[in-house]
Amino acid sequence: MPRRTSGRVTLQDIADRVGVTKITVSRALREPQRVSLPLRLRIEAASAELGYIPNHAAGALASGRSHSVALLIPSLSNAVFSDIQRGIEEGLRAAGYQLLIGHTGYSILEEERLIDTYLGYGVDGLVLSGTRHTEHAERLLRRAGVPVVETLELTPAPLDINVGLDQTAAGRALTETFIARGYRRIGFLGARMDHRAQLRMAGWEAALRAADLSTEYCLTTPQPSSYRLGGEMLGSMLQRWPALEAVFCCNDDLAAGALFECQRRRLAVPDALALAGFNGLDIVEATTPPLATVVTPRRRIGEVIAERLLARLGGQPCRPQSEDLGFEVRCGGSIG
Amino acid sequence: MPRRTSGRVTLQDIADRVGVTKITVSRALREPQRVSLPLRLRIEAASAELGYIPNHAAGALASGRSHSVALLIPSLSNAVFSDIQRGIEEGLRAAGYQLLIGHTGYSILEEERLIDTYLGYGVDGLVLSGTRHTEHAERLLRRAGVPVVETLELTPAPLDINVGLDQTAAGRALTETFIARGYRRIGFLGARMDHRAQLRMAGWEAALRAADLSTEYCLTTPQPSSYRLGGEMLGSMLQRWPALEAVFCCNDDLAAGALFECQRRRLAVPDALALAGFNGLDIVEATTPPLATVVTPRRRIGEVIAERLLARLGGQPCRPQSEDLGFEVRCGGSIG
DNA sequence: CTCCCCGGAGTTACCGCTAACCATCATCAC
DNA sequence: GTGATGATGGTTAGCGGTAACTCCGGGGAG
Repeated sequence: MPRRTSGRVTLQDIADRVGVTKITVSRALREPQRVSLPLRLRIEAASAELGYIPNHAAGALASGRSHSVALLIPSLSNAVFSDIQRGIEEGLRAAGYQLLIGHTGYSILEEERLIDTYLGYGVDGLVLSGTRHTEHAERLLRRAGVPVVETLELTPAPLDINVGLDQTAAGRALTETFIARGYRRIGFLGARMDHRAQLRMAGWEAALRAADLSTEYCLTTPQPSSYRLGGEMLGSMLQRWPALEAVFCCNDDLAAGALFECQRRRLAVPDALALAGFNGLDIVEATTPPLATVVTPRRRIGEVIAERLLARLGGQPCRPQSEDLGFEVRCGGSIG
Repeated sequence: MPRRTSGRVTLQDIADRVGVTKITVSRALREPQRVSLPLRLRIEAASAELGYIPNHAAGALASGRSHSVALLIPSLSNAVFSDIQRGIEEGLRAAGYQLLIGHTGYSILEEERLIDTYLGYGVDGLVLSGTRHTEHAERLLRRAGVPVVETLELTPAPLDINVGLDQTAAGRALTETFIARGYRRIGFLGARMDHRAQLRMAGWEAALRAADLSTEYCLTTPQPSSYRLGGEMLGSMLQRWPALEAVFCCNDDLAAGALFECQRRRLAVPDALALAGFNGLDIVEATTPPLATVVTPRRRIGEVIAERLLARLGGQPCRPQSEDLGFEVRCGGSIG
């Protein structure tokens, strides 16, 4: 049965070369101290010489462990996820785990497919963005018997480990800042409108209701957010509600786009219109004026995820639990 | 030997349930038309009921094919790679392949580690960013016997398939545009300075030399680029060379940061200073004035990669080859 | 001098799945 | 009726590793 290009070097090839059995080679490569030094050196030499590539599929199959963890993210271009990824990766690498990434494009169906694929490869853990999944995906995850992390937003009923922040509270806190500064006609501008954006919007709404203010100044779209879209949507809002005083944009990109549009229109920010974004990306400090935003502890979220994951992988059992890492409202110049 | 949580459902479990052998179940799931309809329906029902998760590690081991391809990218937050990723993913998904992603953080050592991991999982193909790899990685790739794509920049000696554009020519073309418009003191501002940035800089230098202009106005740093860094570095350049007329920034982020800095200093762009970036990201059209840039065909690069990869996976052999997809110099208002 | 322990290497069995080949049976042309 | 044919499902033998146990020889304790 001719399998792939037969040139692939196996443990057996090394064993034959050195004159031992393959289990000895396996040990020499994985637990060097279990093999006598001279033998180990000969094995390492032979392995290098032959160009051995360990077959992790076989290893994972035999041992049930793969020393890798998968992270599924909705978007590759969103800096939110890259910060989280860095936090996770740093923590895991120190413990000898490799982080594999999957791109869901904000689709829980695609997420399901990737969960299936990575679980099928035998990853030792899984990190998901968000708390919404397909029914089938949840079933897979429950049966998989590996630690699962849901991140970014919080849920009262986590599948397993949940690390994030209260998006609604954050949206509410930012809106309350607007209110405290005397703004009354406060709009919401949202794109993509994934679950987190919806939660932020709910926070905006709650704050306005609590202060007895109108919630009518709201414009959202399912389109992916971009600078251009932020500018265009702001234009629509101003046309529709010329008396608008402030706009809470559901992320920093939209806010920056809206700010650029104001600059084109020579509309003074914050005097004629106040703006705020969400996340605390690099761009909020770069613009003039700097944008108000909610800074989310993304790096820390990643680090905590790695900690929890490693604890669980190390055998510490624990109940499903949520961990709230908070947020910080930052008042850039864009709200005065 | 108690392996992972024993609850994991296997083909055998389904087979027992239905009263057939596991190979029949395997066939029913992979090649439905090879099994009689009633039996197939019973198998599918049992599979769903038991919550079967196929073990791809075992499948890949037995068949030598995994129906997945790995893409290794240096940065998750750089939109350049997300466009390429989307192009690849779209093409591959139609053919039933899954795209897996690895993050190298611009380190060829980390790249090597990921190549090892993914090859070890038996991916059917590999896409790498750039043409620089460790010696060991190149050896692994040659032995692996799977198609390998190197992308973004071009190389005269590709490992296998090479799809990208001539970064040096692009840097040169942009610089020549500056020259044609009458600028003489043209600087280069670079961060991260990976291989592609170096090639662009070489293009800048070549254009200046050809026009007999000075190449002294050059400031680079190994730090990762960001808006803030673009602003800071522009500040340093202006302090050092107050007579600077134009600056070619090695990517759009830096250019935008530089533009923001000009706005803060009330330095008119392009009248007092011309600016240009590289890549053609969303932000170049959002700023006032829009930024000049080199638009790279990233989406198209991804699509071509998928085509070439699928052709090779379909059995079409071919020699190592480079494919140049070109670029387009776009004159935003930032160079007048 | 035994006995026991321990480091170092080998044996056996199996992880979950699939390729290749084989067995069976109904159908059909001649 | 007979063999060829095709559709369907089973048998066998691994893929490349690793866990758990076994075996062997040497050294220290009693």
